[in-house]
Parts: sequence; C-alpha cells; structure tokens
Amino acid sequence: VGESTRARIEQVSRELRYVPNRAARSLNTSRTHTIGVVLPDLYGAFFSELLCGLDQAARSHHHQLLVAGSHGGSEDLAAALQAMNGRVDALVVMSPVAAADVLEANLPAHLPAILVGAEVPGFGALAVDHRGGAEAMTRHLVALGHRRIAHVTGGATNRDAADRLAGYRTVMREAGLSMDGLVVEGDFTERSGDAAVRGFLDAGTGLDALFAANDAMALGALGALREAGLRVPDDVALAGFDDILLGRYLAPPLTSVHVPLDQLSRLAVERLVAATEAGTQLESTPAVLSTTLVVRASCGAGGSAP
Amino acid sequence: VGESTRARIEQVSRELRYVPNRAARSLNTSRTHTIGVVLPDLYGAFFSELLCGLDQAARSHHHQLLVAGSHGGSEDLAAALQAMNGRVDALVVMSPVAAADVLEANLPAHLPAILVGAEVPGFGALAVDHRGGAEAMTRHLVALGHRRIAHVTGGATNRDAADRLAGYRTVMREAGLSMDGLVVEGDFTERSGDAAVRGFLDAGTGLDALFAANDAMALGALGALREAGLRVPDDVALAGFDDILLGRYLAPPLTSVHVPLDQLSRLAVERLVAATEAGTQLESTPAVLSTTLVVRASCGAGGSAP
DNA sequence: CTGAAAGCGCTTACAG
DNA sequence: CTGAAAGCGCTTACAG
Repeated sequence: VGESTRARIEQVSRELRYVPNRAARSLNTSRTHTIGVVLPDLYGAFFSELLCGLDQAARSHHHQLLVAGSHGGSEDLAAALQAMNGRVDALVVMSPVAAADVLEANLPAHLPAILVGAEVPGFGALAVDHRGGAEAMTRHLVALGHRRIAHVTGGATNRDAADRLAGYRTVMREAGLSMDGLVVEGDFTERSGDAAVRGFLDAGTGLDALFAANDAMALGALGALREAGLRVPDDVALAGFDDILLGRYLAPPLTSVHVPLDQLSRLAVERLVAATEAGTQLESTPAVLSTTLVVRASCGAGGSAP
Repeated sequence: VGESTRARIEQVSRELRYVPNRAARSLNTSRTHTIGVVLPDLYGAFFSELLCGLDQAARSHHHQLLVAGSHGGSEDLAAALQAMNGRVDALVVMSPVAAADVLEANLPAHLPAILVGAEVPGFGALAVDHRGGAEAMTRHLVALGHRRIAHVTGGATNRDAADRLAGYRTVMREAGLSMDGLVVEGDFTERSGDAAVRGFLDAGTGLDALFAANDAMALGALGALREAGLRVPDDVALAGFDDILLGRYLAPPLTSVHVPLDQLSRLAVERLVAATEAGTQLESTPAVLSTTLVVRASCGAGGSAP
C-alpha cells in the first residue's frame, strides 16, 4: 500500500472514530488484559484503599479492573464469579464470610485466581496476619497499664474478625485479665462502633481501653465517647485495626494495626500476571503478610507513627 | 432429550465447572451488561463514594462495572476509553481536567455515554452546581460574621475547582470583602490543605474562616490548624465541600456542601440502561444537580445536619 | 421439537 | 509482501 493511501485510510479511520472491539479481540487471543476483583463490599475506606492499590498495580502492568462489589448472599458471589468468565485474565477474590464451598463451585477452573483470606485447593491464596496484629495491639494496651480492655468484633461469621478476636483473647488470657462483658459484637461499620459504646455506657461497664476490630468502628466509637463527655485517650484509650489513611487526621490520631494493602495489591497482581503469561495456576499455600502496630496518640502512648 | 440424560448433562457440566464465556456471548448479542466507569482517580473518599453509588445502581440493573482510574495525561484517558470499546454497554466519564477534545476524539461513537462535568456534542451530560454550592457556603460564612474568609482551591486546571472558586469570589465581591492574599491554590489532597494552612501561618495572614474547595483539604487544614494550637471553630471556622461521609465523625463535625452522589449515580445508570435498551444516544444538554449546604459545628453555627 | 449453520469482530497462520 | 480463510465461544434464526 502506498504512503498516501495509508494516510487516507488512517484519516478516515480517525474520522469514523474506529476503535477495535476488545471483546472480539479477547475471544481469539484469549487475553483480556483485565483483572477481575470480587469484593464483599465497596463501601468504606478499607475497600477503597484496596481497590486503589489494585488499580495502580494493574495499571502498571497495563491491565484494567472489572469490579464486582457487594455479594450479599452466595448466589450473588456465584453470579459475580460467573460473570467474570471470559472477560478477565485472572481474579482477585476477597470473601471473608466463610464460603469456601461456594468459591470452589464457582471459580472457573484454570483461571488464575488469588483468594484473599480464604483457601480453595488449586487456587492461589494471600493471607493477612490478623491474629498477630490483634495480639500486638492488645499487648500494647496491656503494657500501657490498661486492665479493662473491651473489644468490638467484626461479626461472628467473618473470618478476619474471628482471627482478630482470637488474638485479643489470647493476650487477655495470658495477662490474666477478665473479658466478662467486655466483648461485644459489631459488623465493621461506623454505626456499630457507635452502638457498642452506647451499649457499654448503658450497661455501666467501666472501660480503660476500647479495641475496635477495625478503624471504621473505632471512628464510630470515638464519636459516641465524645458525645458522652469522655475524653480519648485520657478517660478511655481507643484503638482500631486496618490503619486507614484518615486515622492520622483524627483528633487524637488513631492507634491502629497497619494492613499492608499496597504490598498485598502488588503481590496479587504480579503473581496473577505471571501466572497468566505462563499459563499456570498459583500455589495454594497462602503467603501470609504481616501487620504492623502503628502507635499514635489515641491510646495515650503519645508516640507518632513509625 | 430424556429426563435422565438432561440430569446427567447438568451434572457433568457442574463437575467440569462449565460457565459460559461472556466475551463470546457479548460478541454476538452485543450486550455486555457492563457499564464502563472512567474516573480521573480512585484515591480518596469522594471517588470511593461515587464508585460505591455507581456499583449499587448498576447492580440494581444487573450490570457490572469496568473501572479505569487515574488518567494522568490525555493518552491515558484515550487508552482507557478505547479499552472500553466492545466491553461495555455504556459509559460514565468524569473528567474535570478540561479535555473535551480528547473525549470527543476517543469516545466510541454510538456508545451511550454520560459525561459528568464535561460536555461533548452528541453525548449525555450530568453536571453538579459547584458554583451555587460555593456561593451558599460563602454566604453562610459571611452571615456568621466572618470577614477574612480564605479559600483553598482545587487547582487551576480543574473545572469543578474553578466553578467553586467563582462561587466564592462572587459572594465575597458582593459582600465587599477583600480577597487579598486569601486565595491559595491546592489540588484536592489532604496534603495540600495542610500546606495551605502552613502557608497562611507563615505569611502571618490572619483568618476568620477557611473554606476549602473539598473536604479532603479541609481535613488536612484541620490537622495543621490544630497543630498550630488554633481551635476550630473558636479561632478559625472551617468548611469543606463534597460532604464525604466521615465529615460527621470529625471533631468538630465538618460543615460542607453536599454533592448528591447517590442521585447522580442512580440517574446516570438509569439513563444509560434506558439508552442502551432503546439503542439511542442521550441528550447532550446537561441535567444540573443542585447541592445542599450542610451546617455542622466546624463553622461555629452550632447546628447539626439537616 | 431438534440439530446444523451462520455470524458477532477480531487475529493468526497460511496460501498466493 | 498481500489477501483470503479459519477460528475464538457463543446465540439466533433457520432448515429438517
């Protein structure tokens, strides 16, 4: 083809705004350059930061994100997983609400997938040391001299929440401290943190410290404590979990347990892209990411973040 | 086919985990049940809440979300738009960084699209009354008796930021108040709100009130003010814009301008789904969503939210 | 009512 | 080096 013809073709294609159809391209290359992300929810800073990390990691590998949030029931989860088939090269699935069998039944076989906080034979797994983080936090509170340390959980059916509770329990037991009336169930929302504090106040439960199973609940608790005229950390020490970005902007800045979302995102995407290119599945032994205690002013330790 | 054969086929299909390939299905039905979302960024509460709203709206119509965040330059925007082609039924594009020509050149013709805060002939548009919101806020601050009212902008190239600045200017001028040295450029990040306050303090600029062009900057400003020993609202009134969810958990709760993201999300998705089904494009006259002043304690008006 | 064919829009490997 | 054909995995309309 001559130069001038080529130029004319390119011009016309631009005029008509021709853009290749990616679905068609995917169909015969069997590459989509897309990573599917299945999350239990999209609401809140934690998932937002995770999604943001995954987006950055994906873009650095020239991939896009197909997102499915909020799977209430297992049918939702199943539908979300099935809707990904043929449209993604790989999958990141977070599903802390015990559903290994649903995952097992609906994960397209041979599709590289990384499960975060869940395990299904034949699929990759990444785990966060929730328990270790909760132990470190509880130990920190004990070391500060607190005795009546309450815990607001993230719900009975949530695996991550159960691990955090277990960490708290272990250390409280070790320290010989009572947990009677000090453990109350929440659901990871601000509202439930607020409700937990009101519950303690109504019951007349005296507290030295409150360890919420995530920062969102700590935020809700902070509002309720303040409303009740209690000062943090002078009257009650307050701690969260996740180390969401806004924690440092609170007054007082929130002591928390850092969950390495950037690292998790990078690792997940790197492994998935590698598996896609090699055409292999990932090892199902989970890589466990460790958490870090981040001491800020809300527990009275005065320190600023490491 | 007999009953027993059918049962056996279904069983085998379950065993093999057969799931239809959606890319192939899309190709001949030309329906993807997916809405593409192109945002300038994924970072921060504002985009998180928008994405969450879009996800909910999309799911209520049985659609998924294909997300492209962070388009730094116009090549990124172009690439993101092109990558959507054939993989989505419709598009929501937010691009406040003046780029109507890039949009025009890269929006697949005939693909239903809603632009938020931008206009391109032949495509749908949704706008938010940033200017009116900023006017209402500035008027509120003036009415509270503040005279030296500073404004931290969201950047010179951002259209939404320019509208908010214009609203502030209009009211300040109307009220006969000086703006000398009171307008400083930010970029919608916490960090830039913090920097703005330090700048005012270093310059010895006295302030009655600080109106940040978004809540993230107000958050950063709050930290810097507190660090400088200034109390909000006693020493300096503080106001933001966007009304992100955590504003009410700050101390003091943040006065802000509510941007109706839920309504925006619902409207966008409804219109797009309707256009997809009808096979038509949307009207390019933008529907303008109005904002609401939300008075909380950070400006000293004492009120709680309406 | 069942089964084979055509076609969605691409890309890749092959024949001319 | 160019151009026509085959095929990715579906669904839909048609022939048997």
